[in-house]
Amino acid sequence: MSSPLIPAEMRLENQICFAVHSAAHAFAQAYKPLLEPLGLTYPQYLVMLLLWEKDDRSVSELGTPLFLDSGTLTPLLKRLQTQGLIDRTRDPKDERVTRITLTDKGKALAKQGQSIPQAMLCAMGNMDLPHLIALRDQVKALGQTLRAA
Amino acid sequence: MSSPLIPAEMRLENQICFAVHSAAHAFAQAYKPLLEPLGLTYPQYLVMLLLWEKDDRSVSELGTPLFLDSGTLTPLLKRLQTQGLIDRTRDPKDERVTRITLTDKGKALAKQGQSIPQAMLCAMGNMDLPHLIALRDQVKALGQTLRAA
DNA sequence: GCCAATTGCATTGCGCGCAATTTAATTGAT
DNA sequence: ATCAATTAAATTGCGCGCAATGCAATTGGC
Repeated sequence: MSSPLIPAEMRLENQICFAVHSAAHAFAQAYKPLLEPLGLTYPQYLVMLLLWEKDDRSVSELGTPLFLDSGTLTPLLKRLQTQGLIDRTRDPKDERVTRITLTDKGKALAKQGQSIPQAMLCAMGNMDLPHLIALRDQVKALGQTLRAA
Repeated sequence: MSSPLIPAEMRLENQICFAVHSAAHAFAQAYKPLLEPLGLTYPQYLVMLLLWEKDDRSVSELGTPLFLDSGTLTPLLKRLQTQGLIDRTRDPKDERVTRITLTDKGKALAKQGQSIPQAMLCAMGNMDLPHLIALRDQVKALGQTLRAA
């Protein structure tokens, strides 16, 4: 008989962390073709979603909800600026703060992105909406539990 | 009244993709202090888990279950080799194949890692096991659905 | 046997992601 | 007012992650 090096809880397939990890990977792959016409990567899309919700934010006001710091955001935002989607200006009230605002082009991109949530729902077509919402809330709770620990 | 640029389905907080994305982030952060004594990053840990399950695999046999390609794995495996945890040797039967085998040190590390699954369960302490297993299977199904689309 | 197509891995280039450090602006205590 | 502590971003260095390319070994058709 086989003599496994590790117990069943250590098998990759049994671990909830890997289920979540690979589902996140699957989402990123699924978004790729949808975001390509917008010229956005998935992390850039998350930033744009925040800005479409509420314009004129500081770098840390973007980073906190996304769990990202300036080391990640600064170069990402510079690339969005290069694409003409945002402006980066120092806050005159506090010169330490960089304020991120949407350009007209950045605002216009929201319309192009409006079909994306529907397309993603379609990619999950065989799962009904109430079930997905319940799943989303359980996954959110799991994330919050982990961060609290 | 406010005139939002985007509908509710586009709000970050409402999206299941972001719930999964940030839960995966929370897992990676939670693993970090547990893996630090082993000298492993989280992606390196996933590779070691596979090798502890079954030794002597090709690069692609590691990449397929992890959804990673040689562009990611080759440098990661070289770092594991530098740490003395694995050997990388050409398969004499087919010189194109690089076979990955555990060193004694790599095998010994499995014992050190045995307490990690228990510690992660502890970090999710207020969620009972049957619920977590059900959640894991739903998240796995979601990932599979996305990849099939 | 010979050559084209395929396969498996390595390499390159670029974009995240994060810890650690640096720089500049602001605040607060004296 | 002055100066130490704090704060916000930017920078640096390193490790993923992936597309695209390169290259050597193998396979399959002839």
